[in-house]
Amino acid sequence: MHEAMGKHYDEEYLQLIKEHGVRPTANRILVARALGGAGRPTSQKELEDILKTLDKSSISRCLTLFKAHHLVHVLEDGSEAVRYELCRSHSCQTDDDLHVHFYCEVCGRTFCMSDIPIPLVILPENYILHSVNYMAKGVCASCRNKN
Amino acid sequence: MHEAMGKHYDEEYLQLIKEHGVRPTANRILVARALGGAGRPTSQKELEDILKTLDKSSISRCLTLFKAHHLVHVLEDGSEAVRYELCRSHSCQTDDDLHVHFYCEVCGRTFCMSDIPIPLVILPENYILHSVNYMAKGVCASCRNKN
DNA sequence: TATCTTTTTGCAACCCGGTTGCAAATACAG
DNA sequence: CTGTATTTGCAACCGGGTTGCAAAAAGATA
Repeated sequence: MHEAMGKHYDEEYLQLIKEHGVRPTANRILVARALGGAGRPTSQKELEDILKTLDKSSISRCLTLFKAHHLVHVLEDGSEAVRYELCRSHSCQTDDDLHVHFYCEVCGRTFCMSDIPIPLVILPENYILHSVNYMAKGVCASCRNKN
Repeated sequence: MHEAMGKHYDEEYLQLIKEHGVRPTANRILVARALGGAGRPTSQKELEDILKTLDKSSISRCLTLFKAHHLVHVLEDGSEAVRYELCRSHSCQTDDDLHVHFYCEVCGRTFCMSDIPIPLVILPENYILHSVNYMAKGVCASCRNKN
């Protein structure tokens, strides 16, 4: 599967974009596709490297818009820049993601542990919880096996 | 209590610094004291504002050194810069902190929930876990009560 | 204490990721 | 097809942070 097949899948992203109330311009579809195709949370810098034809300001504005419309999740893995992850759910209310992420200190990649939900904690009285960023760090399986 | 009392407490920080194998210069004591006195995780920018007499490069080098010697915990609350938290334990091995943090989206402050440990998850086979950053976001008690 | 060596510091210049002002290009509405 | 609104690329800028370098301070040796 996946996005290398082009046109056919653009339809999917076009749909996703529209459903979040964003006007689907060519650039926005490209950014959404890059995010979706990356398979893991992606920084703006990485997007710039993938989408060489787009100006970084266009990508920046795209991401800002996507954020505002809850089309991407935002997460920080430390070490470097903020990362974005395409939100596949069509009615997502929060900016953060709901599952655990893993940052590999060796290869610098961030992985979605899509099937590991974030364990919640009880906050003190009167604190209102909106979202949680759970970032585990260590060495990923593939880096581990290389040594 | 607290650091406003000066000299007396410098001794404490001097001790802490030495125990981590760092040479205790005047600047380093100042930075440690600022971190300890802040009461919550502090960004480099905030330290610059507190320690107006120190150059930002000195603070930067101080923090880098502290990091390398596990004298501070490093954490990201999103929205803005990395934050540092003085590690009171004298034999701390990890760079990250062990308890939950809470970022208030209203006042922008980050709180240590020192008594809420981070709930751990089971990672897939072959992943090595070093540390976890657990950042809850929402509205803190004092901001909540203001409205 | 005097002198030599090493470490630390402040300054200024730089770096990097990201954002913004603006004018040209494109899309949309009538 | 023409006029209005939106989007885009470029270049300039911004903010947080780091680095090169020479001066200052601290340690070591005698």
